[in-house]
Amino acid sequence: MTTTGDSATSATGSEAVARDERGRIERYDHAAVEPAWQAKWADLRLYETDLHDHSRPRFYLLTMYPYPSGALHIGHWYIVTPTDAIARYRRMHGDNVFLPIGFDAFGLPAENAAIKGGFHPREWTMANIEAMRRQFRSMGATFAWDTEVVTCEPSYYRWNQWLFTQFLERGLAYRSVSAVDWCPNDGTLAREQVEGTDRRCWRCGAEVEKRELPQWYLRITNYADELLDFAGLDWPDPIRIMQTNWIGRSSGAEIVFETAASPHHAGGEELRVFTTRPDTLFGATFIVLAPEQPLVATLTAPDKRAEVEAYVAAAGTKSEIDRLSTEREKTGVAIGSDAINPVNGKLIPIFIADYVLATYGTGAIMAVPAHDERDFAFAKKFDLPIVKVVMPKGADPDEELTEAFVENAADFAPAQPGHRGHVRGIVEHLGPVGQFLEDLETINQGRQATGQIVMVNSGQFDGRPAATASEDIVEWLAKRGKGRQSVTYRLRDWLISRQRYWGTPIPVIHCEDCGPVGVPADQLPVLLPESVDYRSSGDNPLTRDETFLAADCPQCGKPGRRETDTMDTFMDSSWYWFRYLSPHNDDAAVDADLVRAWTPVDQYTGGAEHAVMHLLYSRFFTKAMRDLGLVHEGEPFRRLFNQGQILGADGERMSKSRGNVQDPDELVARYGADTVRLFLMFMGPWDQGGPWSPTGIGGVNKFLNRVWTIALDPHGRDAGDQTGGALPPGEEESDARDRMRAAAHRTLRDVTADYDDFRWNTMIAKLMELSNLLFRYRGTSVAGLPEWDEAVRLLVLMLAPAAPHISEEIWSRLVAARGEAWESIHVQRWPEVDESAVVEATREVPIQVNGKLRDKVTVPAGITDDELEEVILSRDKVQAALGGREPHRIIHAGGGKLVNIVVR
RNA sequence: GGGCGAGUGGCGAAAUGGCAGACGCGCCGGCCUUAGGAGCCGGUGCCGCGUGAGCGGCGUGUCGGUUCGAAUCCGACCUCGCCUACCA
Repeated sequence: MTTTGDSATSATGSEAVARDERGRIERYDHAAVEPAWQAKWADLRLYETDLHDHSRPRFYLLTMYPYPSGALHIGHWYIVTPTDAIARYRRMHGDNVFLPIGFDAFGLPAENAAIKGGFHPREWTMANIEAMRRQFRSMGATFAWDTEVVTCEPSYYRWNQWLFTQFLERGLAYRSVSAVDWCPNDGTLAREQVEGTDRRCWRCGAEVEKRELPQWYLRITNYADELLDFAGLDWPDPIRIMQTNWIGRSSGAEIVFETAASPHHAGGEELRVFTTRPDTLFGATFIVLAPEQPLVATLTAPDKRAEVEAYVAAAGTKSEIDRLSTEREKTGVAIGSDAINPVNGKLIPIFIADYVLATYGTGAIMAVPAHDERDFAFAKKFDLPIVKVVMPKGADPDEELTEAFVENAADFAPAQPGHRGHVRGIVEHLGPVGQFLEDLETINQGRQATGQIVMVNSGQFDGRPAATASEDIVEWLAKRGKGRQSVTYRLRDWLISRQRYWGTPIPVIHCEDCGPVGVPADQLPVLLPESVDYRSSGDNPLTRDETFLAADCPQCGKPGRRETDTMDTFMDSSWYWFRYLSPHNDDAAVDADLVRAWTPVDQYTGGAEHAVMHLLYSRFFTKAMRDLGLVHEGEPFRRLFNQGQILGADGERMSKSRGNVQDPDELVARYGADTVRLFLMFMGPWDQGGPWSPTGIGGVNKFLNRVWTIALDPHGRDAGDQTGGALPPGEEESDARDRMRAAAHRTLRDVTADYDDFRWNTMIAKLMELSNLLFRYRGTSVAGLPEWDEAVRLLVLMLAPAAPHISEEIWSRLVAARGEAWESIHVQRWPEVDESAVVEATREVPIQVNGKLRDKVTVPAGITDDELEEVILSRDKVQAALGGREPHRIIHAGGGKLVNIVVR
């Protein structure tokens, strides 16, 4: 940048600041300065990134792109402002920073607004985007606007469609029939549109039912194991734990029961169950099938049919959440058939019950009431036998249980390779020693448990330690073809079908002969028709659009019918950071070279509410795209930070209906963007969030004005200043100069560390401290000396990433006053700490007696421990505290930070 | 029911094994002003003692433990928040 610039408000001459007739300096005028610099930065194209410049280290900084709801609220600022500070800070370190932005522009709110307001969702969305762009600019955020992505544009969703067809070809996308929520008036509903425990439609209040509909899925479960591996990722533990729990890997066994012959049924059919407790197989006293299990129809006895069908129908109207509610009493129906326990040949009755889910495992369980709480409750209710099969050594095998004995010896067994036994949470952070101790404890517990819990009532296995029983039984079953080790996941395939208009059309044509066929790449995009007929109802207008529906089969050419489902908008957000690198590329979804050069993303910032949705889908997509050869690595985001959430003043989530939304424009108009930015960073730790309160915003505003005054009017004095322009009592000029320099460099050292760790609140506190010190020296003989100028320079540079406008304005005025050529503060190098400046000649040592603070003493920095003890013991207060007792020990703690005298 | 996180002045917070309350708000006093919802200077955890400089005690949700020393580490409990919810 060689532009000879001057300040945005054009100061003249060598004076850095204008004065009024009373000699008071002009105040910082944010309303004029901020927009002027924003315009200048844009003119200079300061924040467009040359993605092909590999001469500097790259820094891909990504923040979750917003949904264009209409206006930024303070929560958007809370995430974007510090993210922008990171970008500016990294640039000052010489990194080639890429900070793109875009809009997550498809989705239901636009459609609802359109139905209500009678306009097109595109109109609403684009108007909102325009408003939000303006707001983003008002905060001075350094987004690379030239790579903006808007997901409702065909240039973007075309590649959603292309990726879908690639997945389809490789079997990663498939169509299957499943139950969805259905309103008789409004059609398909999203899960969140079903309200209350009585399950009513949010719009018309009708009772919602379940409908079986063909839906499109992505096989995220193919990647379940890989998604459990977080190696190399610097992500917050809670997110990793949530994803791990969501995936829910359970290892156990699949066991094959056989159905028994009965008057209505020949028997001999396989009935597979999944269990994590094969060791309790002898205790299985009944079988429970999910109501939807396919075998139910064939196994039900004629005299049970009516009852069973009624139960199945009732289960269908309940949501999964209702069904799984632990509060509910167990219900179920015996279907009039038996199964044969493979291990002992015993006949056990088969039930259906809604506490068994069709979608997990095999949709069937062997019920072991003695060792499972749910089965126990069911057995009690239906008066079924309860047989104890594992128990502590020496207990009575026939004693009646009052509750299920669920202690599992295997849980305490030594950790197997790849399996972590009974270890809570994540223990890596304990380090090698902590890990070792933890393991040791696990092993000891395991040894104890191994000998103490044994099998009973289990035929040939009686007396064996329960810890190894599972393995023994599975081996026994496997030899007879009656079972095998098996792993099951809680994670299910990702249902991406939405029966909605405002989304990416799923690029498929249904052909009578060929079935569903993906639309070939050269026929993409499948455009959303622009004019649609809502007929004032909420269902999908695509189903009534004959021009859209008519399409020939790409394989055989016969007339077919276009798929009308659109994609879940989480598809859009599952790869958008790749598209930022080449948003205008019409030939490919991603640019392989740029992807290789710029991904994985170095730092991602955004809310934790996406833990098991967006953040998991994105990891899946990246792996799937890797396997398609589109990208080179399987993880999207190397480092993740979750900021906290800003709530309304009432402590509730901000929403228009609650009327607790804070509009940032108002604050910006009053205080300026820098004050708002700084205030949001100063409120508290970034990952904490909290209820919104503007109390205290005046404090950071005052701070900025004081920095302005220090920098531009060092010799001025305020009316009311009672120090008379003199140095603090007892302080020489040379002391003051050393003190300023030490403070500036100590602040630089600490502030740099705070920036690196995103500790904005303490970072700003330290800048305030430095400015308070300088303000004290303002108008004294040391103001304007080289140490002063250096301290001011460091202060403004340190402030620049957080408060970019005022820093730039001060910087430009200082440069102009010195008659130097202007270059933006935001392209300056981050200053280096001079450690020698930080070293002080004396230090203050707190003195404790038995841990209680009794005195403090100032000593030369180089004093030895022995000399220090002599000084300390000669102090009156110390002697008084000792009360004649002899010191037992003297501890010099924390590298001389503190001394503790121990007496008895 | 389970998982995760958090409890510190009137308030937002700092300190993550070593001086509790940095920094800011608010409040109190003073200065400057025609004026002040501006600006500047000083004070401000609680209780007690002292005219005073000051002195003493108490204090980080509760109870216990480890340690020379604990807001910080460990155990139990209480409260709040978020996530999850019969996953066999």
